[in-house]
Amino acid sequence: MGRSPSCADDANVKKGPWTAEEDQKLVDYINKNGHGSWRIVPKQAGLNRCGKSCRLRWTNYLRPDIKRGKFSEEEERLIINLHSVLGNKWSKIAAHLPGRTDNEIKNFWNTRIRRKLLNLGIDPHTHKPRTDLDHLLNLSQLLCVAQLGNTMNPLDAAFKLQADAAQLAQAQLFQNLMQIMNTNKAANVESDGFLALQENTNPKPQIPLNKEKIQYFLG
DNA sequence: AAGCTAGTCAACCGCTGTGTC
DNA sequence: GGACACAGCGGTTGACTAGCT
Repeated sequence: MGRSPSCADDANVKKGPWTAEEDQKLVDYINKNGHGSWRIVPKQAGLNRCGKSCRLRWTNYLRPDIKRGKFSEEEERLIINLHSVLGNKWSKIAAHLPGRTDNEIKNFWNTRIRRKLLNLGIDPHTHKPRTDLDHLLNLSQLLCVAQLGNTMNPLDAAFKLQADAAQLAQAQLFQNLMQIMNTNKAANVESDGFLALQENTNPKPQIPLNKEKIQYFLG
């Protein structure tokens, strides 16, 4: 499996944004001949681009079946569900969203959904409530900043921060447990769609949680 | 009005998978 | 089985823009 010769090897090949004229040439050529081998497309179409660049331009922008514009809430939900099952397999996710490209979905995920999930305290990789130290630290730092008005000596401040972090960790853990309980409930109610698919393809042992167990976790 | 910052998205880069010899 | 060529994929970059100070 050797590496493909990079387009960068050819210094004469044009890079950067496509012009309307280049687009037209590519569209005309593909409409007439189909793309066949992408390597020969630029030569045949009279473009000073590499085949890779032509393929990308066609699949992400020029293809006639591309749906442009904002993602609907339905599409957003679908992307989140598919991502929870497939992970960063953008092309696989795109296959379930007619008219959307993998690049578009990837951008949408990285710029909108990812941040949205983080703000909700959900890890965008695992789709589970965040428990990472950074997240808890951020929360405790926020709290610290909010209380900065009350000046105290550094040692007291350190103890206070530690106590705040512990308190926040407890609160976060409690919140996480509640979310898990709600998720379990929701999964039982949800009988169709990809959430159900995820449950079916990757069944997890359900841990019954009750007040006593939560109390135990929280100490 | 000018400068700065954050968000968006098109395009590139480098790697992997697959088919062929 | 190994080398090669190519297509496709996912991560990253950088140009552009909108909103804010």
